[in-house]
Amino acid sequence: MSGGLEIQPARRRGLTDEVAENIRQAIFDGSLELGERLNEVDIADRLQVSRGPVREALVQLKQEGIVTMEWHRGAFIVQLSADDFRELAGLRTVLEVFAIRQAAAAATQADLDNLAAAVKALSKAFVDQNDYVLIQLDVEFHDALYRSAHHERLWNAWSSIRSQVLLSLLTKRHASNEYYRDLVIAEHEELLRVISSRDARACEKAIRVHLSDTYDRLVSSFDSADVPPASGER
Amino acid sequence: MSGGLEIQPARRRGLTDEVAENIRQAIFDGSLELGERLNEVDIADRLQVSRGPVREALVQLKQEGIVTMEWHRGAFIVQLSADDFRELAGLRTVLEVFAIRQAAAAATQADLDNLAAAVKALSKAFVDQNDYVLIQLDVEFHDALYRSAHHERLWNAWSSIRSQVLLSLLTKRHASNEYYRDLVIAEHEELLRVISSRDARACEKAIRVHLSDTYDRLVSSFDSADVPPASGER
DNA sequence: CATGGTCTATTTGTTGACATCATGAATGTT
DNA sequence: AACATTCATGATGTCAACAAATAGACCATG
Repeated sequence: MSGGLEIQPARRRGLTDEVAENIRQAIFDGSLELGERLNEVDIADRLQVSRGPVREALVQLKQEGIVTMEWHRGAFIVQLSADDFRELAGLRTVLEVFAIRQAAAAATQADLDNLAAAVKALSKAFVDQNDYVLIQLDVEFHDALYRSAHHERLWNAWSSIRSQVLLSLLTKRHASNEYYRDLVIAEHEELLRVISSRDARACEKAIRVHLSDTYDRLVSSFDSADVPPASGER
Repeated sequence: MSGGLEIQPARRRGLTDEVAENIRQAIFDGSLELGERLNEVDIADRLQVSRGPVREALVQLKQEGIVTMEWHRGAFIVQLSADDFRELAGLRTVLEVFAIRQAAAAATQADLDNLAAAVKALSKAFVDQNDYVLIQLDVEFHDALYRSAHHERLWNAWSSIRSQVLLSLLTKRHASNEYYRDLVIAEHEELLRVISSRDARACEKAIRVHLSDTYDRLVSSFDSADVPPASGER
């Protein structure tokens, strides 16, 4: 009875996590405006819970960097500036270089399988899914990468910027359009390849290239326009 | 009226921060046993507050990695293992190399003054203070270093391991005795020097040496004994 | 008209009580 | 005696009401 069960510890979650997940999704899919104030009783009523879990959920989201909280003024959804983008790119690069080196050294076969599955999901969705889904799958590949490093505190550090990274990619998705069409699949396949080869040097190089390709376009998108070149924005 | 006021935003703190600070100090100074369970009503009664702020404070401490929380089982003070030490050393090195490079590039004169003040405080305390104070001042120097990087998210990442680093140094202080006597002052002075010189390469080298000197001794202290070589441990 | 002060409405911060769950002692069974 | 089951205990999770504080409207005054 010891073989391959692979269950997670059946973690029971309280309302706090439930509420946090709801708010998070609402931010990502645009139901909540950027910069908007989050009213505690409003959220509590809407989700049919009391304010306690809502408050704790907001604290959690604050730790993830997608809301800010001020004394007696409440919680606000962040609006990421160009400087924020640069900070995210810089810190993420540092973390991910470390992660991929650890992964190259410590990844198990199961880890490699997960990474391969993530790449496959990405290329499968590539043909008929919209950018929103693609970006989520992209980030999920990097989740698998961090997990392959088997480093709890590194994972926590990634968790504390993950939502911001996702939010930044989603809000600037118009700027990564061509990138996704041209390079995403190939680059992730390359990452999987170099990790499998366990060549730390090649890993570092590959991840730097990948992150540069991701972010150079994004930060420069601040120069040209702060909003999509789109038509009518209400 | 625009010149040099330099006030911090007069931040008002609630009971949550107050409680968190209390518990944190109690952990650091040994009033609370490692691994001990933290009873919410107990703490609330002792500090004359209700359980609300206590719960939020525990969540905060959980984010700092010095307590763990389990569903319906409560909060426990962490006990850092040898693997935890290795994780902390590895991640801290990555963050701090990044920090010192940013600091070398972006530190203002005020930053350098703060760093110098931190070194001075350390060497001043060196003659007549105990290890407990010395270690705190050591960490405060590194606070100043991270602040000099002017990188909000890097600071947050450091914050999320800072308490664990402090706790690990305090609990293993017997292993760093000779180190403090011999090297601490000189190495911190060296760090200040290379930052002032703004030589990124020299900075990286200096911080790697410093962290190696700090941690090599600590992780090896696990091999010899899990507890101080002391006499009767209850 | 601009400036400053007061006041009220709304929101957050905090509290104490109730509901739910985990633990372990006591009991019953094999 | 060993093991499974039941149940009491004490803790955490959640809730609804109260206290404190901010922001904006309103008014007075120069």
